[in-house]
Amino acid sequence: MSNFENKDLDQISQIFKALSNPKRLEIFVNFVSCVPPGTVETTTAEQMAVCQREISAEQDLAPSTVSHHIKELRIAGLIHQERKGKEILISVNPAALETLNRFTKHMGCK
Amino acid sequence: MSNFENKDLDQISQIFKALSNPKRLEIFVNFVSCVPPGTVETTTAEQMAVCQREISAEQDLAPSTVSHHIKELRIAGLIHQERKGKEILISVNPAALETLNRFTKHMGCK
DNA sequence: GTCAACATTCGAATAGTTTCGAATTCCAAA
DNA sequence: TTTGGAATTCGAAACTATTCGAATGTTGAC
Repeated sequence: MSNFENKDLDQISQIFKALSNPKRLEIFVNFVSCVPPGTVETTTAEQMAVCQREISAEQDLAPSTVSHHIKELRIAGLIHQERKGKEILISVNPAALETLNRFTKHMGCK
Repeated sequence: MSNFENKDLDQISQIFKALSNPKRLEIFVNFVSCVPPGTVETTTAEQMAVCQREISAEQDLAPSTVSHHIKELRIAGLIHQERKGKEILISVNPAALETLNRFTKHMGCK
């Protein structure tokens, strides 16, 4: 028997689903790597303004596809997205990372 | 830019895909929870003989579906499976857990 | 108010996943 | 060597994901 409730597993599997697509994973990793190490909790969206057209070019995907992937990350609770004028500001959700971390720890990793 | 190579991301996204289905995640978590904490590296398959019919009953899935899910976990490198006579012995692959752990750490979790 | 530049939604094509039951395979015990 | 209990493979149905281009929405600048 596990220490995890079914609802926990559902949430975790949603996070995994969001990161199970290589392109989407890369987009997410690039967001996270904008944040100075160890400062996810204190990093505001302003520090992660993002031009989706750049992602689109880097990843060789249509803009509409990038938009879709970013929406999936948002629905899974991994990022928060807000508009500030022309720019779209993205912040990584520390709670989701914490969930991921708890799971990994529970799997016996140190 | 990320510290991860594309091939790393591909492997990680494969692991995430394997764990992105709630039933499959639960099956995997139950395997892991058979292992005493902190002993994944030294736990042999013999300690995790598994009756797939039991999983089948617990999870309310057809035996063929359980078989399929276990195969997916194997293809993603999360478990190793070997036959010993009548029983199927399952061991969790510590390398895959380590990969997961490295990723989580890289995401800024402590 | 119109325009240009971007993001988003929509609809459709294609590909992949989940699940099942039936047929098959595998193993050990009779 | 046949039989029975177990896992696997196969084929099919229903569903979900990925991707695109076209249409639409949003914003600041002119």
